[in-house]
Amino acid sequence: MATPTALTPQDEDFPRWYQDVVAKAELAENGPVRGTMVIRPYGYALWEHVQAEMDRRIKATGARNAYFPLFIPQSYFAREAEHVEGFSPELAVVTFAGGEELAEPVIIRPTSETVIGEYMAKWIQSYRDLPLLLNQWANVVRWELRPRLFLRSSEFLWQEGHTAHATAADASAFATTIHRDVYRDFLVNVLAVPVFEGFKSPRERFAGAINTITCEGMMRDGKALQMSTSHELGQNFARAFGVAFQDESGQSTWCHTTSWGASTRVIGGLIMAHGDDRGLVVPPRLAPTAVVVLAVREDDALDEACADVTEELSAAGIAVERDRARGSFGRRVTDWEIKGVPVRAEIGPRDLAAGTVTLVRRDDGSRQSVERSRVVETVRELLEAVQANLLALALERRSQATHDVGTVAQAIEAAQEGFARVPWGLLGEAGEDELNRHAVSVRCIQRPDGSLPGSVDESDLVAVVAKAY
RNA sequence: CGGGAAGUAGCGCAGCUUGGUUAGCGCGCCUGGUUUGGGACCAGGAGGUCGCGGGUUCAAAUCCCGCCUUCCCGACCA
Repeated sequence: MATPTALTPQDEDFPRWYQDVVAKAELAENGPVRGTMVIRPYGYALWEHVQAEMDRRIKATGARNAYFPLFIPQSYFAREAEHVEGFSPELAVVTFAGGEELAEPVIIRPTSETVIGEYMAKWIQSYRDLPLLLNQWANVVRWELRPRLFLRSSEFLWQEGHTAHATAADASAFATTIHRDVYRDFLVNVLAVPVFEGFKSPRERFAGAINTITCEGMMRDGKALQMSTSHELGQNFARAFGVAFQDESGQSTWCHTTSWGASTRVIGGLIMAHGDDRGLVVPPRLAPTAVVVLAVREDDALDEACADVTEELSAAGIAVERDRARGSFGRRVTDWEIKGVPVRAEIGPRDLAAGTVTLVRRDDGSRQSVERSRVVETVRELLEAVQANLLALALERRSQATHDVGTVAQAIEAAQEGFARVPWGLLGEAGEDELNRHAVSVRCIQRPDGSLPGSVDESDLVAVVAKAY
């Protein structure tokens, strides 16, 4: 195999490797305004698959999609103290529109708790209106000082869910359901990224929440990426926006609300969790193109065979694309590798003579020759195998780079190369300060066995700490 | 927002120190031909407000000032 030269090797310079992949795989590039992102068709196709998988799971929980405005009155933000404090440094504010200074500045949404709270208050009268389960797919703006494509941009795409419930227990249970059945399930079973799950520490929590549940993935450089958050908002926003209901006895009570989101950042996670020195590696269940069929050289008979195989795979419901590019075989192969297509089906003169197709896996580079009649069946098996292998490899890397430690100093040491798990009781405010001074943070707090705590006050909880994106 | 580096063709760079022919090179792109089982070769060709604005000068890619953008390192975040 030839040595790949298209990309900066990961070991040499991981951030540069990341930029190279984003550029060479034609995922995205910078927009004209600092921090903005142009998502190219292949990058957007990945996002559309993320959306489809998550949307299906969100709807299965009973939530329905709606749309709320991009512009939010500034006064709404002022109503929840912590919320306004947390977000004010990142807000973009419109003060001038329609040719004149606005009487009240308008905020471009960084998140929609406030507007949605206002409308929930209108729509909810009685316990019969609960739970109210909403979701929206939208863009949001959080002005970023240090942007990076997909990971941190001043405008990004996401899904934000907002729900209202009669009791704290209902709200908590729903937030947990979203975390488990939407985010964790999607990340592990579709994106093939194992996640550490747990609660955010008070200082890492969403501004205005009483609890935040997170999924933290480990990237190939050992750093953590927060890939989803699910917040229990208690009655904070309900009080601020008047979201109340009458119970069966006629008593008026504040609702308990939740909010939860996952963004285009998961594309960044996909790149950094699976990518290698040859480029992106896309898990089959997410791949816009799961199989690419290519002829080894320009030749009518080969083209015809490729067309047949493509048709057969397509008829079997497999996301297949036929390579129509001209140029050398090696070049075309490399281009598809950079894009991370899980399986390549190659047909050359020898295959044609033997009635076979050469199938090559993107994850381990292994190749096999199969009879034409068994192509569909074998491709199916390979896609399953690649999907499983990506998760297994990611799990393996993660367990290699995760260490249980007993002191803050050891935690900082371990976090230079990966994750550390340290008793939460041992850290305290001072320990968390010490970590932060070394650019290490508490990613989540979980039970010793890795499961979600019932509450933050449980004894023996463990903090997962790491450097983070 | 602080500290560092850098903006010259789509991408990567040279030229700048010491101002002075028509601003170069590699890759990519276009045309034609030969090729094609892991980033092909030959020939011809297109493509530039030298990031933007101002200043110095007979003359600025080159010197000076301001701004914008990008990358790396720190504080905030999905």
